[in-house]
Amino acid sequence: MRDPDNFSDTPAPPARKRTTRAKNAEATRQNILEAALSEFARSGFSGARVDTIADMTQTSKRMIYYYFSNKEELYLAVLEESYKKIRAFETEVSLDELSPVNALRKLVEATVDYQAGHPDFIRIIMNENILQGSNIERLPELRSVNSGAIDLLRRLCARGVDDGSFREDINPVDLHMNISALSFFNVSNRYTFGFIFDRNFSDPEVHAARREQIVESILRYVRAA
Amino acid sequence: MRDPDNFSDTPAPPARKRTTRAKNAEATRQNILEAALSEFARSGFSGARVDTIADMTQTSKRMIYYYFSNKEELYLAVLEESYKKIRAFETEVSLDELSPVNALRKLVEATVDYQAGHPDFIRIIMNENILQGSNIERLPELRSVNSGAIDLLRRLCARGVDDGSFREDINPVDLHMNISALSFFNVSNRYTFGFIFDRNFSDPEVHAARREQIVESILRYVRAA
Amino acid sequence: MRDPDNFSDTPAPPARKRTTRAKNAEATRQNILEAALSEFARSGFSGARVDTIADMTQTSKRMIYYYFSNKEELYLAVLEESYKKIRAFETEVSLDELSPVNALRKLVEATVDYQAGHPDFIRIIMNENILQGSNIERLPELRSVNSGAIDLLRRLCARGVDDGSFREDINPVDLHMNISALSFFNVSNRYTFGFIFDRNFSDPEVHAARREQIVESILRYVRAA
Amino acid sequence: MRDPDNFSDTPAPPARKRTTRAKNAEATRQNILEAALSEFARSGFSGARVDTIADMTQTSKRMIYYYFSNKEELYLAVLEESYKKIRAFETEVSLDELSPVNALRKLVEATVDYQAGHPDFIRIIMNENILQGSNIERLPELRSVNSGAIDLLRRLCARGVDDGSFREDINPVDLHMNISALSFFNVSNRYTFGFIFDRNFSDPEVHAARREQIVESILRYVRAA
DNA sequence: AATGAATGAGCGTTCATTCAT
DNA sequence: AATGAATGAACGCTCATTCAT
Repeated sequence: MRDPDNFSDTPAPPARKRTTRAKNAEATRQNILEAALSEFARSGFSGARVDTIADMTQTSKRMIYYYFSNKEELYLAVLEESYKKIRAFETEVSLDELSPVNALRKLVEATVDYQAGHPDFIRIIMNENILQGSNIERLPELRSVNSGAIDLLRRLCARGVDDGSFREDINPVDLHMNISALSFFNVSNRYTFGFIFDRNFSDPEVHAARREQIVESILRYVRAA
Repeated sequence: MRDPDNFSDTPAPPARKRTTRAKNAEATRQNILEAALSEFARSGFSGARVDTIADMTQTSKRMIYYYFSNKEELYLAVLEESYKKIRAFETEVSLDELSPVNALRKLVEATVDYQAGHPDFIRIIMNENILQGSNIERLPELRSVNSGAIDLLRRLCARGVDDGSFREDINPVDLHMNISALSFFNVSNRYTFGFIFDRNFSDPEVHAARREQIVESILRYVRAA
Repeated sequence: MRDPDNFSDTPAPPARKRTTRAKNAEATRQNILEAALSEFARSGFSGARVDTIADMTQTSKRMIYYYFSNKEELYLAVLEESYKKIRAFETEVSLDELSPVNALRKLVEATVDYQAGHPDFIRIIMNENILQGSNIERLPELRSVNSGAIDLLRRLCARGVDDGSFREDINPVDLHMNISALSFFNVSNRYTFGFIFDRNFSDPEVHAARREQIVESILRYVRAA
Repeated sequence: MRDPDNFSDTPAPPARKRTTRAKNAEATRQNILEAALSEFARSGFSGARVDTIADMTQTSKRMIYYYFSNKEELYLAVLEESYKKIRAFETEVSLDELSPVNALRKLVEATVDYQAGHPDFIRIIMNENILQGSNIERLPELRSVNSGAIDLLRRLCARGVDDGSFREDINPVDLHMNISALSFFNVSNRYTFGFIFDRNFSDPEVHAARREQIVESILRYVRAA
């Protein structure tokens, strides 16, 4: 997981083109993918410019077409990559040795931090929803990738019910949705919400306070009685 | 749930005699605005096509520029209009005669329903966040428009504290953010979340069940003890 | 004749629209004509904007079409007006009481000053030449208007030959052309020539020195022996 | 007189083997540049149509933007090219073996002929002056390019003073300006002046007679005593 | 005499993409 | 594996002009 306090958005594309060539095909592919994530996140699918992506890489525009065929395939690759990265994060969080309440607290905190630290990822998902999920449908493997998150919550709920700390009638998908919604909104709507209610979510203290409210909300949601 | 895309409440034009040009001007403007809302919501700012908007109106592309100067100003007008529409909704909900708990329940239900019924509005806000709030900053009056929502919650919390049903330490902005996040996510992420976890939020039963979970979550968040 | 030291070009169109209406048709016509001269002079025929002209007047764009039918006719009216104004200038200069040499000196000086003082007029003529004289051909009366200038020079040359100060074989059209060319170029090419050779023709001293060189050139051109 | 519009001196392309793309790039650029000169000269900057320029080339409109970014940059390139072409002409005229008077005569005749033979070049300069020199300012190197003309005249004047044929107090910039004004006006104002005074400057005899008057004017301007 | 609303044609420009090597 | 040159389609926008009153 990256530094949870790094909330900075991607700045204007740096002209960091170096003269050295990417050493091999895979490196070039990755190089393009990173640039594309940044550009798609900043400008959405339609607003993103293939030229801009090319300028951010160490290679040329022609290579983008060489590796990804067209803009849509590139976007798809970025989308897939983004979802896979979050899975890696979830399996990293070790919860087994903690009490259900503490485990859930840790999971929520980690999720809030992870999302805040990856605004590009959030923006890619936002954009995919603006596109009405037309691309994600072409990535069926994401279903299994993400069902892991549900399994994890299901086990956690079971443990919580067992020790009496959680109520019995919790649907893990709803719980996941609550966690996601609260941590996602923080990032997705930071500009409009932040502007209207004068909250700067880039401020670490504001972030920490909000995170605590989210934890509070989730714990109260699951708590027995 | 209301008709998702029906924003217009223009009554049938009175067939009185001097329904002159000046009258048509406003009608033309509104006509364009509605088409623009729909197109910007569908495709985002960059993806939206002025030609497409024009084709959706009873007038020509030229008129879009006549009334709104350029695409950006048109988008801005749509954004402003959208935020103002939600204010109208909030003042419509009458809560005063209900107990604090019931009032909050009603407010949350109404908010969830309103947002689900206005996906275009949600998409416009999503898009504005992708644009990093660059346009909303030019609409400072939105601050006062939306602060009404906070006042309403503040009064509600006070009543809840008074009668012992709410805990004392609730920040109304956090409460508002929780309500917004949970009801917004429902719509904003319906495609990706719905695909991955196989939930169809267009199904009224699914919607109602989810709404109940959101109400539950909010009530548990404010409840005393 | 206007202040010969006023070499200032027309600045950006001042938003001097007043609420008072033009008192009558002729005033409105003149008002439009002046605005049009300024705009055509600044931007050429194609570059001139009917909207810009309208903004410079006390009336509306629609009136331009009311009085002048279309852009081309308006341009034509401006062209005609400009040529007629120069005729008025020439008949104003009284030369009869001066010796031929002094009379010619005075005429040249007056011409140089007049042209320097009326850059808009020069620019209109430049533009008409860029348009390959396609409009002036529709104004045959300009021929007689301008032939007055030749008559004046012819009489002056005759007097000069008579008193022995001018050589005999001077063609008054060539003489007129020399005077015109030297005084016209001063204004017409002031930007390119001034930039390349670092001469600021707006400086009164620079103007006076250049005027003297033009006088010198003309007098030497006609002088006997 | 040379062929009026033949600016190109590109030799026949060598039919060597690797006349690759890179070679075509320059040819394409030149092709566009020539078409643009012609169109800008005919219609001015605003009146010129990018489509028209494209139609005159062997390539497409898209290539204009590929090589010149936009209309203004293209115009700038044309302006620069035009000024550079005239320099080449001046260094070609060999004056050293002639007497100062004959050298000046030859220079003036050559200048008159050159300008008469390149009306497009004159029109470009006229247009730049209508644009108030806003583009030429971005081409500072033109200053040094054109200062060569002054040096040439300065040396010529010195020789003339030495052998007693020229007067001492001649400013070479004024002399250059006189030559330029007289030969420029011939072309720049040919339509309006020609129409009003019924002179057809396209007629070789009319041209030759006028050229002689210009020579006469210049020689009298510099002559000693 | 005067005007605000409306318009079709076309303009400069940009875009993702492909060609030829 | 890599690239500079080339491109058609379409995009946002502007223009002079006319309509209806």
